[in-house]
Amino acid sequence: MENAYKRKKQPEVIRRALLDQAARITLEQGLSKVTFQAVADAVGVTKGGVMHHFSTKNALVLEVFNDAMAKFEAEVNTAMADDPVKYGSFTRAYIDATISLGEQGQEEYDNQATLYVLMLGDSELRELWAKWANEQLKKHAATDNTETLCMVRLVADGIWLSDFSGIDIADKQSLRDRLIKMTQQDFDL
Amino acid sequence: MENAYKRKKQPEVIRRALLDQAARITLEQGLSKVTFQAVADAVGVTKGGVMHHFSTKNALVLEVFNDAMAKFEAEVNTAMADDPVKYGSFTRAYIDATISLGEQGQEEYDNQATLYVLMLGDSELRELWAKWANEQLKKHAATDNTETLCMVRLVADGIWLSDFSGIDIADKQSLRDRLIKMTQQDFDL
DNA sequence: TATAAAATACCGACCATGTGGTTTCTTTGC
DNA sequence: GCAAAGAAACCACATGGTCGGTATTTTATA
Repeated sequence: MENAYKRKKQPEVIRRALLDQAARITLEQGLSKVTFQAVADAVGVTKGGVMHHFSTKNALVLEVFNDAMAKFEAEVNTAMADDPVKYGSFTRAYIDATISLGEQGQEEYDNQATLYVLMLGDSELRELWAKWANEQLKKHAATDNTETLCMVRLVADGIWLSDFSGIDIADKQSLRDRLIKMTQQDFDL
Repeated sequence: MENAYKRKKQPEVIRRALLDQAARITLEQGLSKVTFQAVADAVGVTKGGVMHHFSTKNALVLEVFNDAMAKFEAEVNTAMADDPVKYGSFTRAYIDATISLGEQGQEEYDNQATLYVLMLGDSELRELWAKWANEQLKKHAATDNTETLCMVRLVADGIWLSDFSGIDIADKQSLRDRLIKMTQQDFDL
């Protein structure tokens, strides 16, 4: 970190790294540990450097949150695009974006977890989340508005909550398959 | 707050008030706003007074958490005692302890919410919670161990999450009734 | 195209404030 | 009298934020 001034400047790379590290710290240590200093150290930059990209802490956290929301939305959208069946496609995509079946440590940063941890810890973010989520629901009302589908998504949320807090779920794979079955059009008949 | 020294001493009352106010602040403003000063102000006592009861902040938060867990457990136990049917009784009690159907503002402080917000914001509490929850599951394994019952409880968690974050649920009452039906012994047949 | 100027990226020292925690003291209650 | 309840005045430190500086990149201009 010697000639830090002379280092090649790559603002986009730094900015991405700042967001990623802030998200990681949020997930691993909680929102209160996301300080300018901690994020700066994690990326290898000074506090001033962080503040150049995100002028205030709220701004930083907000960007992390928006970033995670965007990733989540993208994940859902691509999953929906790959689904040949319309009915319940949003709910199926939601299941796969929310439930992590990968057994090893962390297959990658968990967007959903970042989203939830941030939102549950900050009432402003919570409002943003509610607004966004309600819009999503309305957007997919045509294909995913039945009570059963709603319930399936709620189970997915519950599974995330259990997973994150370390509560055992007997057979997650079997449960997931059951949820998927419940998104079939003829399930309620 | 003038003659504070002369006020009648009632440590138990103060202690209760400290726990309640700390829980309220947690819920309304998040864990980071739970400071000695804030809790002291809310109760009408000085910081030193708070620290006499809870020597460290972790101790205070831990007590709030344990208090909320105890309340939750008590709520579940009394509900189970009132239930004439054994099968699924834990799950039914869990539903009622978790889902608030009361439409007006806050019928009282929401233990479940306090529990979840604390635990999601602190990894140590999360471990405590996981340990406790897994014990509960084992304790009621005889009557509430089927996949369907597990799923029902996960829906309840999901409903709490949606409620807390302000996401609309079409007909919560109907959904609750459906969940209760799913706890009947003949449901899976 | 060369170069001056403006804007950007980032550093590093600084400040004010709030926090958790310590200590000392006064009052109450047994 | 003595232990507990609580007040009140401290302290050290981390944090969010400001500011001025320096190097690099981009843009304007001749």
